[in-house]
Amino acid sequence: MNHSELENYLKAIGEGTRLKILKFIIDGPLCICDLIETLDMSQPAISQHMRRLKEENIVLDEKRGRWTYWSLNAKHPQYPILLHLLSLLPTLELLKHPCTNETEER
Amino acid sequence: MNHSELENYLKAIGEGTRLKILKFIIDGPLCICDLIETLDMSQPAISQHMRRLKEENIVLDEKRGRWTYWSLNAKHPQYPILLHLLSLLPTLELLKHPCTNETEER
DNA sequence: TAACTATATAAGTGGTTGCTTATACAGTCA
DNA sequence: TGACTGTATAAGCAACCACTTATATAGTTA
Repeated sequence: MNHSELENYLKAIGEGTRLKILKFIIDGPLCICDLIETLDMSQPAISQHMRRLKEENIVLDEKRGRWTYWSLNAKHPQYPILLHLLSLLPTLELLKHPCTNETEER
Repeated sequence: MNHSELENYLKAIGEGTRLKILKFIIDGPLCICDLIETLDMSQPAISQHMRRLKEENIVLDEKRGRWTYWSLNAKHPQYPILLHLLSLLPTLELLKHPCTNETEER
């Protein structure tokens, strides 16, 4: 890993909203609509954060029906470090949300 | 450590030039004039990077004569992680420099 | 099919960042 | 003292970033 690659990685995870997203999806895949209320942010904003994280292969996306489920990529070389960094953060509460998938099997 | 503190920390270390600086000072304290030629960058630019790193307590500065020697702060809570991240980077060669402290005892 | 839901993308914008040059300040040494 | 060296700070600027709103796309369901 060269300087520029590490820089890009650290910039991807080193942003407040993205740290929160990563902290949330430790506990299992989430779709964007699960996060809108909690993050108090527009849907496109969250989508753009997901794209940034995906560019770095930090997260995986799985399309199922109208939803895209986002999860941590456990095969990323820096996944153990990421887990450790996220463990430094306090737990955040995920607000209940009005997504239509609420009762769905995950 | 909360989200905003981790964000600030990652932003401090997640920048190309600062990563290079940190990689260099692993091997011992350096002053700014030691880095100008190697980084091919103005003295104020390097000074500003040092200030940013100092704000996060990632580095220590020790004034001696006209020089300020910068070193890693081994007491920083994330020092072990930092060392590990820097270990991922290839070694860089520090160019010879015209500083007047060349023959000085460090 | 048409309305609805979830997501992605595009375009625009204000704030931040990393550099530059200019300048001030402090220590060294003839 | 005065010239010199090393550093820090200030101001300005171009590029980048994280948001917004508007819109396009795709799947679901009545």
